Amino acid sequence: MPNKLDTPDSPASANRFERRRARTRQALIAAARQILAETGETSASIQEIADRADVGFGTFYNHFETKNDLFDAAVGDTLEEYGQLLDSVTEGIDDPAAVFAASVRLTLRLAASHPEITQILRLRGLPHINAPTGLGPRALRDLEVGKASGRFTFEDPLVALSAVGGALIGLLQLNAARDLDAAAGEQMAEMILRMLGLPAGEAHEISTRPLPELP
Amino acid sequence: MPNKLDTPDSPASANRFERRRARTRQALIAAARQILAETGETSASIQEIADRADVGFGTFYNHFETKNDLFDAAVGDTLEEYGQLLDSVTEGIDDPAAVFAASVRLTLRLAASHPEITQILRLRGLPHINAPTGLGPRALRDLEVGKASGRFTFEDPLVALSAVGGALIGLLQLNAARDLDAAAGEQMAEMILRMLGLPAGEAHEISTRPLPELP
DNA sequence: GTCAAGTCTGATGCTTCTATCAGTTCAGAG
DNA sequence: CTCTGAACTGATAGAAGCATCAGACTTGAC
Repeated sequence: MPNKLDTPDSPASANRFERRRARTRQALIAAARQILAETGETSASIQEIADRADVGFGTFYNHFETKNDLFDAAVGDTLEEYGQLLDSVTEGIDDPAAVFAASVRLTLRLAASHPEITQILRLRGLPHINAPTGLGPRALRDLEVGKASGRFTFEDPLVALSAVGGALIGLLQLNAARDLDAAAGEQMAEMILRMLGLPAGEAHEISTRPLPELP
Repeated sequence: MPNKLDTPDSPASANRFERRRARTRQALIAAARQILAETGETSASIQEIADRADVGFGTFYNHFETKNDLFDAAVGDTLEEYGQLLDSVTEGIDDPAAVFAASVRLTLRLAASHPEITQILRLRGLPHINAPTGLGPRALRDLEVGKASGRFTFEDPLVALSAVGGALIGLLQLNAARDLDAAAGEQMAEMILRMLGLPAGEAHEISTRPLPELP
């Protein structure tokens, strides 16, 4: 067991060894993200992945045991970045309804500014909504807060989460087929708020508020 | 060009040659459907596909040029069957809102009775919603009818279609993680009707009506 | 400067998949 | 019955990908 396959990134590693290792790992993940966003496939050869990462073939095995491990890491990395982008913009918003509306509209914007993220979100995002880590739990909490305060109306929060997440990914799917404008994001936000139980007028107002810029 | 790779199935072929050919083709498609539903992957070897179809290895190439062609045909075949199942139950319903509610609830039922169909719908269905053939256009027409009659409220029917389709697939996704009961189907139907602009009370009533049996 | 530990590298043997093709079987026509 | 064309079959050669490993390189400690 000559290497440390299982060690996660140490963010600010003290020594240069670990930093080099982390850089190499990130190069591999970045290559996998590219391939995933461009082709939607995970069947690229390890040789091609290594080439894209500008790394020797054998190096792959210093970091991942199988190609699936790498692609899993790439998806996780992407969704983590997506979550942090949303968080950075919505953290100041108290009303859960406004958070959902802003998140939906921002995601559509992201499709233009960060196509790689939204491609991967569209292609691989759904299965992660119900995962115990990632964005799902955060959205679930917002749904429960909104339900407790009487703002949202539904029985099972998990079903509501699936509906919201599925609709969002449906929007990205449509956007991939025909480029959508901001109005489509507003419409989707409004529909989602109505779905969660808000009155139509309120749903419309919240969905057309000025939207903060992404960082 | 010794064979007729491009010939679609002739439903009631006059001669036995064509019937045999159609049977073999269906056996290959059925094998691909199995594999797709079981593993979600399209990476099975042609040898394994041929084995499952109980057909010689070389026979594969009499019917498809590439493995992708076969899996495309398998997905198309599955979604066609799904559409016909829904049609057979909802064709007597006039109100588009009731059609959507019934379709959603029936789809969740299908997950128990026809797991293969719903697995493939969950894994590969989304990209087909916006396709020019298949279920999408039918649902789109219902949305436009409902909008014209003032029953539904939204701007762009395509965005509405993406929202409905995405939410439905989100429901299947959740169902794959934890088995859902019929109440979840009712909740999702109700949320979708609210999303389309129906008043909450009406959405609830329509979503809890008795549901016809599947054939 | 030298040494030890860890990382990077690509050539190599091995396995697996693919696509082809010549021969066999099957169905209908004469 | 025989003949013709089409579909079926599986052995085979060629291509491609995978996992390994021994050597080279990098870093930090002494």
